[in-house]
Amino acid sequence: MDPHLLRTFVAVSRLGSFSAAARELGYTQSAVSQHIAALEADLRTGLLTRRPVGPTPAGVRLLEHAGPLLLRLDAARADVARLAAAPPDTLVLAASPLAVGPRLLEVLPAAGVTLRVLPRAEVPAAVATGGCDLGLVDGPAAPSDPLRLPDVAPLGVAGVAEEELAVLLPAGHPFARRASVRLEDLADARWIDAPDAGMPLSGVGGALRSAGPRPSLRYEGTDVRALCALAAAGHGLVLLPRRVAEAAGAGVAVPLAAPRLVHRTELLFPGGLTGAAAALAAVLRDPPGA
Amino acid sequence: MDPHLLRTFVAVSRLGSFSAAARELGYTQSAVSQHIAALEADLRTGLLTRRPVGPTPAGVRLLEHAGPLLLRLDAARADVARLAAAPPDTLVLAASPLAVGPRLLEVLPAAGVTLRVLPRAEVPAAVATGGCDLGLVDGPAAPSDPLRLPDVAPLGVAGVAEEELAVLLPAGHPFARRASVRLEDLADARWIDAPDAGMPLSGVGGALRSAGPRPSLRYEGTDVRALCALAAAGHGLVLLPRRVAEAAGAGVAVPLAAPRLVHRTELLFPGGLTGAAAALAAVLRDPPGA
DNA sequence: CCCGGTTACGCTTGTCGTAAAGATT
DNA sequence: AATCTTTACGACAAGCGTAACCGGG
Repeated sequence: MDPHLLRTFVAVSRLGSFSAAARELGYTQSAVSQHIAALEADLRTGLLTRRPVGPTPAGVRLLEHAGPLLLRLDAARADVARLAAAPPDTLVLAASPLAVGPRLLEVLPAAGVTLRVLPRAEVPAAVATGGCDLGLVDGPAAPSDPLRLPDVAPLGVAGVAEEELAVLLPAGHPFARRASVRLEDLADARWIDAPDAGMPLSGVGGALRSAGPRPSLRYEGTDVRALCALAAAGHGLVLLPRRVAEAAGAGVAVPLAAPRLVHRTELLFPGGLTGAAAALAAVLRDPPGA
Repeated sequence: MDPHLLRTFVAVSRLGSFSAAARELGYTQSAVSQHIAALEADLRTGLLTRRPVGPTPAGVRLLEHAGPLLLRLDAARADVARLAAAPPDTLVLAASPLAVGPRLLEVLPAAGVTLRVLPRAEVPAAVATGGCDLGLVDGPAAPSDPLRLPDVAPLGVAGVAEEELAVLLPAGHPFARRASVRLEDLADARWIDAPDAGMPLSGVGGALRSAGPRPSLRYEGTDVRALCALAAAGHGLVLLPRRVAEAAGAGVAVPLAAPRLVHRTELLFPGGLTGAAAALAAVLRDPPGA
């Protein structure tokens, strides 16, 4: 189970072709074939069907492990490298779309900062593997509870802000004139699932008895404005931080009364924080909003 | 960053000796020396001090990654192996001490079941790496919230039971006659930290504003009776499931009123569940206590 | 001087590329 | 017939063990 073999395996699985994987990895076709053969011999199981090329059940199972594994491996390498490396001169800050809030915009105007907006799930990985120096992630959580983040690496975590949640309804919606709504009252409604840009519905469901709101439309992308437009146009409901929902321009924002959830933003930072990164982190982290 | 090199590195770090690690791993001293040299060359950093042998700061950082990494690697191997292997004839069930509750004892009298009580943190690893077929873990959580478990591998999770919490006080304690207590009232008290046997205090602290109760005495071991005896003798307070605290025989159990936490038990099971394991899992998982 | 880690060297094994063969659409 | 994977084989590098070396208590 050499990491190289694993890397080849995921490349072949993703591309559906030995030769394409070989091109991508800078090997010959032959080497790729040998890698897969070695893996299959090691695990004593077929991992790929040939012609067409695709993972077998065992291969699917292995793929589920391979991703996190290779990620952690990169994270480990990046982490020790950071210890020796000089503090970066230009900071790269990774943030999920809704983590870009007023607090960040206030602090940002520092020289040499790059803001990189990523899908929520990729932010921890980006920080862990050294692609970014700091990360800001957001998500739903019980008040003053930490977010449930995938632990790709031992990262430092600090709460940055917590904000009320609201549902963005189209103007004519029966609940649009209410002062607040309960999620269970909207359980049968159509929701837009936007795990990258909006709040992940699956996380919200964990707090409810049921499996959470059922999505009707899925939006992949990181543009919050487009998401708001969809919701205002009546394609489905969206859960957003209250200020964002109210600033949407169209649609009606109704605060969420139950379950007791907040929109929480957290700062992620790698172990050995030095220089400008440490300074920015200190400014961001100190007052965790009530 | 070959896993073999990593394995050698953690062995050397743990044993504090190249030769001892060589004996343990079945290599020669020389090979171990070469392994470490290769790792240090690869990462371009010293990882170990020699004479005495111990990890450098970079080595410490790498060690934090190496453990989970090697664990995941074993988990991956075990997971695909389980797909091909025949369903086990004798089930091995891993459980943290407080996960052994009435529900389990009711169901257990099946033929060929081994119950293995492990420290809480080791249960997920035992299930993931195939040492055990099923796992039962417990911990504090907000009502109907899943536990925060380290994700060593993609394991199946199912809620099994939730129970009230209580503080076990010595007989003469000022709060001993109360009907219920709030944790913040006891914030200044002396607590026993028993992460293996009792409830992990750090997890409880996450729900509070402060860093959680400060431990005074630390108990390492998995014997709940001994822990209760310590608490009853006045060495510190202990947080326990209410039934356990009440059955302690000595001391006084006072239910916890705030924060709203419950003692939650969850079943862990690997992906391809077959045969007797699937049957037992089905019996255990179906009615998640309110 | 002894214990323990490092270095040198030879052998074995593994890994890659080239090229020919085999299989599938 | 064309495309893509597998197999054969030779060159090269990597990994391990034996043994000599070296540095600190």
